[in-house]
Amino acid sequence: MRQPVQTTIAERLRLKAAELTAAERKLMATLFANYPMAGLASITEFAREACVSTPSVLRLAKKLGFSGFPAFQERLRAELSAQLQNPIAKHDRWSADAPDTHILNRFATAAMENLSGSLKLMDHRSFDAVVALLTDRRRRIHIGGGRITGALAVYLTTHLQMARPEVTLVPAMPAMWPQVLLDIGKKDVVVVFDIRRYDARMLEFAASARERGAKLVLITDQWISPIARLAVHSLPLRIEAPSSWDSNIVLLFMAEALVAAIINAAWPETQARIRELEGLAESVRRPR
Amino acid sequence: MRQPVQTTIAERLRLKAAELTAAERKLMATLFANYPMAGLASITEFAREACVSTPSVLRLAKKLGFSGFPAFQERLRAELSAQLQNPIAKHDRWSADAPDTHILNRFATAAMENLSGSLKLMDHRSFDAVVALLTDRRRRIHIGGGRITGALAVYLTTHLQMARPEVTLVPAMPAMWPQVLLDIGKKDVVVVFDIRRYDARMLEFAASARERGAKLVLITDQWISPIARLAVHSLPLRIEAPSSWDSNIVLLFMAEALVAAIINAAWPETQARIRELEGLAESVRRPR
DNA sequence: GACAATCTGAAATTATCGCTTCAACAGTCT
DNA sequence: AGACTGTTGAAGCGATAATTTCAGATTGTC
Repeated sequence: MRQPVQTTIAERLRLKAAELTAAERKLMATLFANYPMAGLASITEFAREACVSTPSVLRLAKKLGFSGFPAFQERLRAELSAQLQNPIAKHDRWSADAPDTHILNRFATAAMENLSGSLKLMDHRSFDAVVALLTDRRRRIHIGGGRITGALAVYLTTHLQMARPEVTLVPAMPAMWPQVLLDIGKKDVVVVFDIRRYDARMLEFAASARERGAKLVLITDQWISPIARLAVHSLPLRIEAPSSWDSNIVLLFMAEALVAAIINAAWPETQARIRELEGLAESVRRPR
Repeated sequence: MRQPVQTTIAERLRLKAAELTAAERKLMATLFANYPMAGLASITEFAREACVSTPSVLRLAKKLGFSGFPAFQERLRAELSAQLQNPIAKHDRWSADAPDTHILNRFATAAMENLSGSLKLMDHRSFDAVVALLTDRRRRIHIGGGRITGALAVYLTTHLQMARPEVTLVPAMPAMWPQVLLDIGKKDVVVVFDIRRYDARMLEFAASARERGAKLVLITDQWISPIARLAVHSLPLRIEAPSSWDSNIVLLFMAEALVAAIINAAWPETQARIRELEGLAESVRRPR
């Protein structure tokens, strides 16, 4: 591991301020006026900005202990990067006393990284647009997934059915798709899960649905399924895991976040529906 | 002063995301992973970081409307500069520019807390014991879940079936349980998902399985299902969410971690099995 | 005012970057 | 099968950036 404490360029400059020449102080002032951006342009621009020559910049960099201007600049970038990088969950010891190499901890780290990476990758307006689409009660919704993602499709369907009517699961068997497609039209929204290795048959299904006028929403991985070309909205997520398979945790996260947002978006109706559902559950259970 | 409203590079990228090529998407992901610092190095470094060639970087820059890489980079610097000058440093933790109150960010925070809370709560030796139990090939495994957790049971079953033989899903319908119980004996392990509100019928099923000599493994929430009294191992997890329902993300995490650990524990056999599976998948797919 | 010490930038040199070309490749459509 | 369209990176060629050199400018000292 690298030395944890390393002085920033700003600190070093202030420390050496006394022994700087006139041209170097000009550079310092310019840099501080717009720290550290001023130093991230080319050496030529930085020199011109401070009204000095390029060799003066170079001498300053060397005075600060760098091998050359690129080294100086790289340090500036590293500083800024560290500053911008959110100290996301400084994984303060996951599992109580298991070693860091325990699979639980390795998986937890991967899950965290996938989650934060996905959120950076994603456009929250796409998310909002998808929520609006799925909240619209004039639309019917069909949800489908592949071999692995099928369980997620089931999960999303189950939850969405609690929130609103007209939600159906696209059966896992391609043999049944023609009948499903028969009832898909302009008013329908088809939500598809597709992660690598992308399912060729799912692509065909998506194309057919699209042809019949349905709107496609795609939930996929960071490498993006080819279905994206047909979809009105794509939500790419990171799914890397320290195992032979990818991790679908973030897909589930997305499913749950969608459901929560949809429920929020139409609370009064949803609340009424949930009440009714509870009542029905009771009356089914009671008489056994 | 320049036009105040100008699309950022991040926005432009998201807008064009659908029409990007694979190499370009790699670049996009790399840039977003460390935005915008990743793009401020030289074109060569940026390309290497994303594992693509320099011409691909150039093509992306041109696709976004820039005359070349330096122009692209200058815009990045300008954006960053503007952002840094802004006193309200937008260090938005999660989604690039969504507010903290956006459901995505609230959900992400909850998921992170659930995950780290679960790991602190859990005894990793229980986890290891469960892994050992499920790795033992002399045992048959049955996996069951309730109305909500059923999808997770399906997921775990699907994955575990790839790792080892003799894994079956307990059907969701209680009517079918007698037949399932008939074949459960001392050699069997029954894995049950049960979160609040705990399923009374699932408890009965678990009790019957226990009576017949099966070992019970319970995956439950922090308030712990009554089935825990019957189980040899219980894995309690945190499932709170900022919504009307609980979040099952951590349950999925546990399922994936279990599968990964089981695969690790018996790698040679598992590898052979996976190879065989791949072969079969091929031969089923080919003749369509 | 001469001298030494230091500083500075123009110009030359070198290294690296950014860009173009082109052949290989993959996927698609006849 | 084979032509076609679109994507990709290796190779090479300017262009620009980074560095070095050195002569002139500046400053301080005697």
